[in-house]
Amino acid sequence: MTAIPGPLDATSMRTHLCGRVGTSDVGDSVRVCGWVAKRREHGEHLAFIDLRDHTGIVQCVVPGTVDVRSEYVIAVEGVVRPRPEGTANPELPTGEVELGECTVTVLASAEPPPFAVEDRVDVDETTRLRHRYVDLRRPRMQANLRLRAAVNGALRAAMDRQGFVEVETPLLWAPTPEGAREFVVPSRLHHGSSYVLPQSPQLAKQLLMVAGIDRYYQIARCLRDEDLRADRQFEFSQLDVEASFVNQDDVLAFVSEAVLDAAEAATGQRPGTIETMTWAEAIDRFGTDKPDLRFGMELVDLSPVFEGTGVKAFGAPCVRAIVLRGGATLTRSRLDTLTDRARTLGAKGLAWFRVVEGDDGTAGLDSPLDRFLSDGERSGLLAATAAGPGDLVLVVADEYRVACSVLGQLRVDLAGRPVSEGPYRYAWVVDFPMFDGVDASGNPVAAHHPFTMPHPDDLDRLESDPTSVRSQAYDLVLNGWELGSGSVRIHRGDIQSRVFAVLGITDEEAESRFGFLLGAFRYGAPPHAGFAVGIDRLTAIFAGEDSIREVIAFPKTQSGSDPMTGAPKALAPGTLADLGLRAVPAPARA
RNA sequence: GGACCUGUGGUGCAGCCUGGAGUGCACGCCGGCCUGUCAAGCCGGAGGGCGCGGGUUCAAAUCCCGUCAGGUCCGCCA
Repeated sequence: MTAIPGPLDATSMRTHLCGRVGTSDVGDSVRVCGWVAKRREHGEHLAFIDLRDHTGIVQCVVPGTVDVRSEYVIAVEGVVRPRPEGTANPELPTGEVELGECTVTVLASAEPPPFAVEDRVDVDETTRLRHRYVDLRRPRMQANLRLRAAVNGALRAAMDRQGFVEVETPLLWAPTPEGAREFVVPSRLHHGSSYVLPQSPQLAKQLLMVAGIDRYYQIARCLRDEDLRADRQFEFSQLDVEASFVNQDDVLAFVSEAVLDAAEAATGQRPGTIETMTWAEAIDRFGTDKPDLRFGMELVDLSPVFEGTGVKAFGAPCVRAIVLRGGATLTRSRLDTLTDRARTLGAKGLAWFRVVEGDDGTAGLDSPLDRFLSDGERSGLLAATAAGPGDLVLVVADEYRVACSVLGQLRVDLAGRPVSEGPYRYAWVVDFPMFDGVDASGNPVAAHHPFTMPHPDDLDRLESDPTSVRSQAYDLVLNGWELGSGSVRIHRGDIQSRVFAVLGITDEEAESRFGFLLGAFRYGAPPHAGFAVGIDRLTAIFAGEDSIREVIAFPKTQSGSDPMTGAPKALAPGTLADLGLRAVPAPARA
């Protein structure tokens, strides 16, 4: 982390920061301010106070008694001196010195905190959030917030250096139904009408391209009213990027530069390169579009082995497997749990084979399905998976996408490590499909968003075989987390019309939903492309955290509430009336 | 909408499976002692009725049902 230069440490109330008092200050009279981290009294002649600020802790020695308690805010004046022989504390960065002959001024008293302001106490998250201002005093949280600031700073510097212009876009936007559920802001001046908070500045930044900004970026708040997870909050921040007269490679280069800079700023080490793989390859090898490249255990295709098989369970278009080294020791109940998990994920079932050493020294299979296998299938399975005695082979037979995704998830369940654990393995995943399945009316669903440019090689199949069409959309992945996504946008009306037609969006619909964008495009739209990087996720990984809540100052709980403020809360009747709203009682629960 | 885990003094946990007086541990808190500690030490003390509501039972923190809150996940997140 970037240290604040020394002279800035001083204010009119202090000369030094606690964690920066060192041997070079010996002999100086100093004044420090902070919170009482610890008090150790040794009778009427000697007391120690550990004083804490955001830089660390310094020991203050008082020749007498002190009238302070934990978390009192105090100012201490004293003389920096080396600690007496044998009393240095190697655990503390300031442990070589102490402030001697201290006088203490209480700036604010404090009740005992609801929990200790130390990293090593593990406190219930509700309690932490209710008293977040205390939680944030802890060194780990201080470091996380400062790391986030450093990441933001590095991203901004990289974008500035590359000629990008920071432009702020509105938080009060127009509803454009599609995609994530939007937060609604009722209008006071137009009863019955509402703004929405943007799920991203997507359309605004495209308009900025039409406006000739050329290269735009913003550290943008995005808001989505969808269920929360460890890596998802209602509101989150993106490095939002858009550039004109560029292709996909240009965008990947811009964003790589920024992300690698941020990594260097956060970790002190600049990653080598970011590898690129196609979406099809990611699915095929790892069963997911956000592959965790820190470990192998890639998917194995057993379809050739079981082509025309008599094993009923394997009578599916695709038979795939993963191998868990040493997994033969998994108990039957553990395997049952895995089977349940596979079903939860959409598989019809899960077949397992323990690889055992037979009497004759050759590898055999231990499985309820083993007796249904032919000799050829048995040896084919072993050969294809390269599994040996002690290993466990898990097989899913289903449609291609289902088999891959289920095994891809099991792979992470079984062998995955916390996302924040090194090494950091970045990947660009490119050539996403243009469409992902079909909706209730049978129309293809846009995989990214409806302004994504189809892959030029596939454009002629847009109408005839839409599901085979690739798009110029791409994701950035780090250790199995999606860090962000982007695409080359459609800037030509004719192609946009064709895509809308395939999506089943009529001209009238398109006009009512995105009319302002399509209208803008009629006035001269440059070819443009962009990206957005999730800053919460990026920072969490650098911070060694597995939940983005740990790098957000005031996050919401999984049910979307804030234990500190009590949000969300009922509005006062007068507020509702101003907005032309009437609250409907919550439906009675059974 | 669904699955699973958790809920016991201020904090963290054990007790629950196999009901028998809230019983215990660590930290913190309050008071006293203590001139070199630093997760200070020693002595003493206060503080909870086991998330909430039902039920079973002679008896419930413990068993059953429901509910609320937190977490992880599925759905959802163009």
